[in-house]
Amino acid sequence: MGITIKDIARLAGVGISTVSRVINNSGSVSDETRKKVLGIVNQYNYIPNNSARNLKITQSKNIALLVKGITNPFFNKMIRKIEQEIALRGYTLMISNVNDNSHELDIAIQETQDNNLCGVIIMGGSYDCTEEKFLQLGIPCVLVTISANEMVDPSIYSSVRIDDEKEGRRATNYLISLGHRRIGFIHHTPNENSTPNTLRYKGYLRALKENGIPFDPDLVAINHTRDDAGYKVGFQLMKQLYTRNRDITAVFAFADSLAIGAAKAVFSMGLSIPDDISIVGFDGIEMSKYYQPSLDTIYQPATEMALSSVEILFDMLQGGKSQHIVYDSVLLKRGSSRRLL
Amino acid sequence: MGITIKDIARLAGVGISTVSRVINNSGSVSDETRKKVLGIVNQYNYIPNNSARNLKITQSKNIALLVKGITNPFFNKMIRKIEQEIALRGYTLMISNVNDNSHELDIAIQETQDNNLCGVIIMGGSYDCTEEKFLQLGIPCVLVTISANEMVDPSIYSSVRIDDEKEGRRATNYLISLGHRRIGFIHHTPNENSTPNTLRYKGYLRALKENGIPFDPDLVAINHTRDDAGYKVGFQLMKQLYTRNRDITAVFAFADSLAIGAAKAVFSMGLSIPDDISIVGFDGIEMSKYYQPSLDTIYQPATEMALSSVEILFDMLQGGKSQHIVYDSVLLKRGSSRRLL
DNA sequence: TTGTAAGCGTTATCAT
DNA sequence: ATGATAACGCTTACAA
Repeated sequence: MGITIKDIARLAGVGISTVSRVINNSGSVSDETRKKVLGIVNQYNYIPNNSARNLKITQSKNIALLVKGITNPFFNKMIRKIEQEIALRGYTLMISNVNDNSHELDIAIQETQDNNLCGVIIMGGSYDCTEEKFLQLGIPCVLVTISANEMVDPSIYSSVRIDDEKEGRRATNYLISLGHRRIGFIHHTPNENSTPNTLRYKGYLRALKENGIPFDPDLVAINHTRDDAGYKVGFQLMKQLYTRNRDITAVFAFADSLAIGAAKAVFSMGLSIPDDISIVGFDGIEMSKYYQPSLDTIYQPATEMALSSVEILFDMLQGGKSQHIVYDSVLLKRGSSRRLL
Repeated sequence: MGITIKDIARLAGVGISTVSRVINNSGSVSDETRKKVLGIVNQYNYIPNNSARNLKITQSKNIALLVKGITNPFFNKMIRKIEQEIALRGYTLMISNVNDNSHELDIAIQETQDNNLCGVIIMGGSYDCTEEKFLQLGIPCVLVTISANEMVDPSIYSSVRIDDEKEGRRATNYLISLGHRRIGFIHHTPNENSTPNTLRYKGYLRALKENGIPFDPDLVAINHTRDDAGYKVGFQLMKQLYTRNRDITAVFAFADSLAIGAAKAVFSMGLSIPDDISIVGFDGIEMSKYYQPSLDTIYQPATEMALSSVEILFDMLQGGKSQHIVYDSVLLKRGSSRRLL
């Protein structure tokens, strides 16, 4: 361990609590002693120990952002926005990744204790949040992108998301309206109880049904690897899909990253987009715009969602009730789908 | 605060230290009491407070990975690899983002104290690491992707990187060898003293010189915004470049993300790649492969670099000397450049 | 095998 | 305005 508050007090010839007052700008301390203490602090590069501080402090201004899969490009913009907004309000944000083996609420509970958090934002993750865990967490919590299942009392947490089923239906309907009937669906991990995944698939099925298009399981490509929803998975699934269905004319992908992988697969088979295969993605990540061709996609208002989540959190921090906001998405038509003649 | 070790001890009818022994698997404790304690622990969902633990503990197994710009896609693979390797060795990894306003070494020093770290890996960042800071840090530190400047005694830190100047030269030479003479360079932030940026540019200049191609400042596009090296910046810079130089036939971009943005700009102007403009990127991010056309790029052996950094860190942890490894990159020719007739 | 007690570096409550 | 001193929740001798 380095230099402590005790050392500073000794070196400055003052009491420990005076040093504490100086570095926290609390209580009153004469200009003279303040200057003296600050001098020693700088000279010795003293840095207060947050572990010790967290142990004592009652009300902190620490907020955690837990991201399930921090490398997911869709989260990028949101993370940056949340970072800004939290800083703006004078709070400290601690961003952590939640890996595949951990449950986001467990991490939240742990970090709350460790870092004396006053609030948590959870981005991504799974459906299986229990009421018990929320209660154990004990601090305001906002879920972004997902919501807990119906068993959980909605008043003990907040959420900001889109209507995944509706948007999945919208994407599929778009392709149907263009005349497509053989429409593939590229799935991420169907067996997991992840809200967005199941719901978008449901939307796909519903659109087919409503339009009297028979469901064909061969048109659904499922990722059985442990890889996350990346380009590679999209690539492989599209190859499978095309091999199984030579008559396929369109694909709706669960996420833009899968859509991009799928698009590359189409090119690699010597076909073109949208002439041979139409593709619609989901999320509206930056890359979907810069890809060639730019991808049609269901755009999630990421910046607004991020802002909302922060606003709701601060509202709860001030004693406000929990809120559940469902945003509308926008179908961006940018040229990766074509009308079937 | 929730339930503490004291509560558990009381509820289990044992001493505090016994509980501590049980949850840490240290010392000896009878099977009977262990079972009893564990029962209470589970029943009450007791979670030890790491702040308190860190305050006491002398030797921890905590390692921090500080990433300068965690949303940089080039870091993705490395982060995942480091995560795996650290877990494999039974240590705890804490990943943190270092934002633009903070210096990575300051964060490292702070976190070392707060979380009782035993080692740090720093990914990305700037050139201006002072010897003083390294000394203050006081624990083994590996820089990945960059190295400190020459003023710093190389024995007080380790580094894993590539030879950015050499590779910048290689990329440029490749384009020259294909017959290009009007070669643009898309820069990130030239004024900052970031090792890779300056060095790749140096390599570009050197290649031109060695081949007797006059340097034309109009062919260098510089990002003056505060945005990071993303698609958008690449897009804008390419537009500028082409507007200023109608005779440009090739572009070397500082990073793949810039290259992709540049590629999209080329398409948006109704031109094609590589027929009208050849493009070479840098890094070898996953997307460079899935883009259409796949991008020629200088591929950095990310996985190997990540592995090396962990190995070096653990070697230092066991008292080994510091090491500085410079990896070779590979020029991937995938079709985004063509021979000029 | 188990419990007691002394810290770890802070902040907060008191006196002074 | 300032300085002792008691926590905060834990680990770790040391005693029993």
